[in-house]
Amino acid sequence: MSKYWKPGSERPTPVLVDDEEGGVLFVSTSSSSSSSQLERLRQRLPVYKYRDAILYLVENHATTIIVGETGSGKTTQIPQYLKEAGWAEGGRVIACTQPRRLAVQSVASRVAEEMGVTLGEEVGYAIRFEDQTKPGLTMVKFLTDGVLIREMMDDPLLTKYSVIMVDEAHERSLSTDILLGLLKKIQRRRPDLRLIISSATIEAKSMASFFHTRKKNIRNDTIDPVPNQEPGILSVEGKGYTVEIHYVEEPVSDYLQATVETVLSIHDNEGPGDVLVFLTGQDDIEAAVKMLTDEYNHPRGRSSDLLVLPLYSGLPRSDQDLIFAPTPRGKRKVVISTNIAETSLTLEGVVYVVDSGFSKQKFYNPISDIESLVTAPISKASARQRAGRAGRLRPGKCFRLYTEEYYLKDMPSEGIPEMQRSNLVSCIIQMKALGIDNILGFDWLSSPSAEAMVRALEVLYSLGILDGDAKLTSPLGFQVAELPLEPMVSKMLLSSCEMGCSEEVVTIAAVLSVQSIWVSMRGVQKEFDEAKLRFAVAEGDHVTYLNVYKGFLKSGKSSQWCYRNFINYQAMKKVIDIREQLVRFLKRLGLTLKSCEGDLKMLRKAIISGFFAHACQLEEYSPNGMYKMLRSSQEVYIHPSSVLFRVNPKCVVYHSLVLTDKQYMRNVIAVDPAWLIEAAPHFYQIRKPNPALF
DNA sequence: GAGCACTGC
Repeated sequence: MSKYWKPGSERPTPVLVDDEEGGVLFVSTSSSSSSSQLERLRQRLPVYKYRDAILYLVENHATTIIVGETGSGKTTQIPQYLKEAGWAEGGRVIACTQPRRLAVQSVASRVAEEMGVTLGEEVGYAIRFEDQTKPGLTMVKFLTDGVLIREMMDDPLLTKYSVIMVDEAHERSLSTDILLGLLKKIQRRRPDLRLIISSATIEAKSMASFFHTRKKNIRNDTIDPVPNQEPGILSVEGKGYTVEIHYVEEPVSDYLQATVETVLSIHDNEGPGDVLVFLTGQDDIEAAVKMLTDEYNHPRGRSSDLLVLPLYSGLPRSDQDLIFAPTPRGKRKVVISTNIAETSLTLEGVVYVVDSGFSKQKFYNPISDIESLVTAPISKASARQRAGRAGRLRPGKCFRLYTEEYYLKDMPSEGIPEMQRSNLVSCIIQMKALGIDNILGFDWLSSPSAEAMVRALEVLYSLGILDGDAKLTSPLGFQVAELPLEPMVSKMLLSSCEMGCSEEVVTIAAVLSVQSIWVSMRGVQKEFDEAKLRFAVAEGDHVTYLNVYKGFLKSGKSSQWCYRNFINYQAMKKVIDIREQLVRFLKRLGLTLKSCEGDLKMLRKAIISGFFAHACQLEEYSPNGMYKMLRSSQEVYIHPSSVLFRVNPKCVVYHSLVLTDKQYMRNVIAVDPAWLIEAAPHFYQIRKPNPALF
């Protein structure tokens, strides 16, 4: 029989908890407990309710780690328990982070509803462009991890929060990793602060050992009792329906063909239920959709009652919404998706999952300073997450297009954290702004390579954002840290304020912050190119964007106008939002907006002040438009999407590189080499390595 | 004449 903890009485430790839905929750105060130890405890100890276990752990442990396979939905109740138990009294706030904006909004509104309060009052949320909180009134606040990091710049110890819960920590996003490192640091100065980390079982051990500090040097004169420094672990397993896993017997040579065959076989042999297929990208997805649709048109018409839909982030919003429409009677929905359906979008009616075993992943080479996107095998954690998508409605099946032997022996158990696959300039500048001087010695959850850190420090030094002691320069370094942009874009924007063209450059900065303002349309390439020519100018893409922006404003921000001109309306709305936010930032920094009134030379000089390191020169007599980077002599080409494609000016500066079969420069402007030396003499003439950076 | 996994400030 379940026992309930009564306030005021002492709770035993360790505790074992019964899930009201019939599953069993284990609580262990030791990260090393094995499941057999837990099983023995379970027989000996009283059983407690979930709520009591949470409160027990939060009261007694500095850090609580909640593990379980993801999507248990168990974490949304926690802020309510904490609030009822008095953790939000006296102006204190309970914070809960999520890695995605949409998740913040949906969890916040669900919790507000469950608590019977108006969203934006006792329960609120904060994401970029949207602050739905009332200071003094909001007791439970949901926010993205990135917003919480920004808040630390004004309040490094996050003093207004009593408890900080970090959800989906197993995803190991860049911001989550930075946040966890910073929170561990804050804990030493704030014994009253409680952390709750929610993670998938597979990451439990690394999370627990990261937060396990044996440090006894917390001052004894603190008034607050010092909580147990060993993390308490609560395991919440057993939610969701079982998913039967099927493997192929032999490795498949063509996973597109195998995908199509598997979908058709499911359709022929399995009961009703939608199918979700995981492929790597737009190309594969469109090919698979076509193959299944051709099958549909085939005289034998095996798939005539299949509704095949593609899903990827670049798809226009209206097409994305199709996947949520109810499946017509007698039809079976087949959604062919990228990783977007692994975490960001949830399809409720899915009973069958087909997992190709691959996804596109970002990698970073600190030597060449280039990020690339490559198709690579997924991890076991990812494979489990994909399979789990089949068990939300009722028991489901997952068909893996790889062998069981491969899964067991060769598939890596966890993916490489984003921190170790990224360019670190933004990360480093945020840490510097928070006063963390020793970046190389920082206590990271997973340390990035020394090469990557040194490379980031070098880039920031060359931009004048860090000085010779690797400290933020004033005012430039501090201003760059304030701006929510890539540091090179920030530098460009701040320089433009001095050069009298900030009105234009703030628009360019906003456009460079969104994926692409063009609509990708295959099959209507000619019309698309013609539309683009209406805006194109010889100076390059950045100046072309100014024309698009002007046209969009002149049309009254019309979606019809965008449609006619092959421009992505959603992206343009985002450009407007970002531009407004940047203007507010600039005003707060005391900088003025000024137009250069068509002085495109000045405009390009401002761009160079941020991007001088991305300068390339056309190889003489090169028949195919080959460029070489001035600094590293790497071979690069102008991307066919650029307005300067085939124009091939002698000297160009690019915004970013995309690596496919060639290295392509995206967003390119033509420049005069003399401007480069003028803007960055330290970079192109005197090349002296700075010993303080090493 | 080729291509853009996914987030976030």
